[in-house]
Amino acid sequence: MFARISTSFAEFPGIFGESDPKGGAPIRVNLNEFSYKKGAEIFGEKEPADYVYQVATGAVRSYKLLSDGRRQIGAFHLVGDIFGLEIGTEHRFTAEAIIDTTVRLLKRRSLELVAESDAKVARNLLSMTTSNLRHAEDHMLLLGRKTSLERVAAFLIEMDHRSTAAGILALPMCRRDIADYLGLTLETVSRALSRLHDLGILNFIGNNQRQIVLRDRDKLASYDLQH
Amino acid sequence: MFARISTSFAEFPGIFGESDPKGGAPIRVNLNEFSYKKGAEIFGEKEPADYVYQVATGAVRSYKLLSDGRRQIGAFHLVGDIFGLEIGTEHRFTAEAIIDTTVRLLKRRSLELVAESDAKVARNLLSMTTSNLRHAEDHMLLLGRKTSLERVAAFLIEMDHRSTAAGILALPMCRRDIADYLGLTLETVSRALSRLHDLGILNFIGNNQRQIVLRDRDKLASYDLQH
DNA sequence: CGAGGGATTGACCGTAGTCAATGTGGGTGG
DNA sequence: CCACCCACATTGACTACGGTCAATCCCTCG
Repeated sequence: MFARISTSFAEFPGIFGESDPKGGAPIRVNLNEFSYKKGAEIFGEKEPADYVYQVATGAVRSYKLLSDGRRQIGAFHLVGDIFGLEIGTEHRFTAEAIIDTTVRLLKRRSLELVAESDAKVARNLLSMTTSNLRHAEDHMLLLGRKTSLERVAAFLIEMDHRSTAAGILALPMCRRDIADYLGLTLETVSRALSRLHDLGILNFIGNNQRQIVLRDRDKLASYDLQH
Repeated sequence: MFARISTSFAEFPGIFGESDPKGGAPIRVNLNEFSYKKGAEIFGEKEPADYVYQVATGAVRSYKLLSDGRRQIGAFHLVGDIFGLEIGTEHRFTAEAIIDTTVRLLKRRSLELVAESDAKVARNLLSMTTSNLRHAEDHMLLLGRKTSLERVAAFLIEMDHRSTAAGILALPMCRRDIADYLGLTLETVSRALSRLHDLGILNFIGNNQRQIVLRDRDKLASYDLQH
């Protein structure tokens, strides 16, 4: 299911912070890279959380399933994002590669060891957990109280903020993934996107339904009520 | 809006952990108690987060509002629960007393100071944030993918687990609060409770619709699909 | 005893879900 | 190289779950 790419000692940006400008040696730990084919599972819910992951290339979805197959995607992880960070012993989500993906991985144990002596690393762990919490809290509001159009608008705005090419979105995920992230069906997502297109708010690039140009962000934002 | 009750030096259980069995002096910090009348706001979203709170008596709801008044309650805080703990500088929820409530409060600044030198306190902060995150993640699944009956069943089970008197629930919150927690309307909550009553799963104690006896937890649990 | 908040229940409505048909592009194998 | 297949997306028709609106009941409190 995965291929081992390389083993190296390298930085794992985001946890250890920026390299020390005062000349201290940057922290280096044993880092592996692994590649996963589109659709491959990176780890499963309830599995022991021995590693922390960072997306090097590709994209990842984290989700929970109900016993009858209903799925809720809790987050998408794009290049640079760290995921699979658990404080308890087991993963609370299943993580899958949305497209062919390479991740860097780091033994949780070594991270904990560093955190014990380095208050800065410990604070970074807390701040990453907090930002996950903030995202989940905002997403509860979306899932509990927003209409389908508002959800899709909020999704596009979120993706726009996270994308490097401003105004142009190259979505790695299919409509079903978006739907399971927004608590909708894929048909409803499709209809909302068509509606936003008809309203002149977005265009599709060529015939690729996953490449989107945001033509009117202000109008788009007006469908994403802020709290 | 609130009345000052007392000022004292006392423990704030849950952050500093159990008192040290090895005879070390228990950590003591300046602690105030405040009381809030039913419905009173304890702090508002976007306000600076200068304090951390613990429910001494009563119950609290934390919520976000959309600009048109739609409300999503993110959590209920019962006796002993800590809330209002932010890592950033401002609150991400509004907190209100559901019934007459007394809270203990602690200056965030002093907590941070203790956390800097005491790794145990720092770890407790992380573990509390993590348990908030876990709750939010589970709630996303509920809000995104569960039916109204499943949501109400899950709510009752959650309250049952948190209540001391097993099998008997004395809910402090009204139907609207429950609805805004579950992403439903109060009518839908009421209908679901009536349905569960008709199914022989619960009874109301006397004429008080907020006191509930769980008669058949297994059947109740069967409506709350686990993931 | 009256007012008012909270809960239940019924009738109806509307948003999003379901089911199904059709379109389209990319990848594969003959 | 091209034909076929399959995954993905769109769109339409219909359904249904939960929302809306309204009437009624009941308890608490002043």
